[in-house]
Amino acid sequence: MSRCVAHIDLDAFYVSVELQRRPELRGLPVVVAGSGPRAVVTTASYEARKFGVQSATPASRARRLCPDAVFISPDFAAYRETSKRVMGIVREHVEQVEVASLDEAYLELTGMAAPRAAMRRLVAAISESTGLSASVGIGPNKLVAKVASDAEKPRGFVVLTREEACARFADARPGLVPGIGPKTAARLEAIGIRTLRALAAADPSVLAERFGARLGPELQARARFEHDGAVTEDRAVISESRETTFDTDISDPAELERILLELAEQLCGDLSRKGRRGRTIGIKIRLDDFSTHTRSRTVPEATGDLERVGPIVRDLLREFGTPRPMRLLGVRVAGLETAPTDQLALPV
DNA sequence: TCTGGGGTCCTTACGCAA
DNA sequence: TCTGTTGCGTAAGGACCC
Repeated sequence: MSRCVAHIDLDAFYVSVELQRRPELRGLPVVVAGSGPRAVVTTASYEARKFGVQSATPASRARRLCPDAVFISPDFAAYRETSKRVMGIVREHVEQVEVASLDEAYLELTGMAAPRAAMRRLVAAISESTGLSASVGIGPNKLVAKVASDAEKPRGFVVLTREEACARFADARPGLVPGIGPKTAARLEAIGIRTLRALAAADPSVLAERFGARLGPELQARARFEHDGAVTEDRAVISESRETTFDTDISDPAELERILLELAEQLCGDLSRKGRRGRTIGIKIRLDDFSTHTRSRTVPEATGDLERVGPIVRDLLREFGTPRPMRLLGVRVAGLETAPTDQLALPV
């Protein structure tokens, strides 16, 4: 049986949640961004996007591009709450759902009698119950569905076969498809590949030589909209981290250590509340030249305790030293397992 | 005019054991 | 026993996504 997959994506999600609370802002340029000097834009309303403000634009630049925009600090608790409601509605309509982020999900529709009508009903149900609009893409795999949902935002509804997707996006830049970011796009351009058509038709041996035996074929498959990834129910979280970018760079080792331990305290607090522990403890450092460095240590016994994590991250930071002023520090616990509730139950 | 926070996955290198 | 191969765990960096 041929596959049918949908991708549903809530339009300008964070901004839309804010507009529910402040409907008087509808129609105005609205930007959700942090407040510090180094904050970036999380989401911009479509009115603000007309001024060139997009996700990841530095907030300072956004203010210059669009001085009249209303700036709102992100409220992730509210976004998580609304997301839960929406995904609940999605699950009422479809059995097999992969929640990809707060605002998007893949839906396995294979075997369904009238998938388009079902998706129309789903969008209407979300709108009626939450007031939020969504865009939908439907195709023979997750890749086509994802690109289709993006093609006519907001309130898009695009259904494509694989061949139609290839034809429609043949002239688009390779970066249109997920998995090809700025770095890969630049490397493709360096060998004269500027469109999906060119990538789809490129010599496989050249791609394999440039990008490796795995990535080369993978890039070409994506350009042809070939993809066999399954719609998988939610996977377990395997790492958690806390990090912070300073308003101004910090060189004082004592100050850095204090901040690091604060981050460790936050992280360990959250981990223990969730009953989670991990074996790999790490730190992340971003220097003033924007170079990023990580250091980690794997311990025999999974832990989420500050008494164990604190000294390890402190030692990792001391070993790294302070070769230059730092702009960011982070703490991470990876290799997470679910902590046994009963220590005595451990096998001998 | 500089570049957030929280994640996942991949690649490469290296030491060690079978 | 020596050597080479393979596989695994670990570490570090990097690309990418929302």
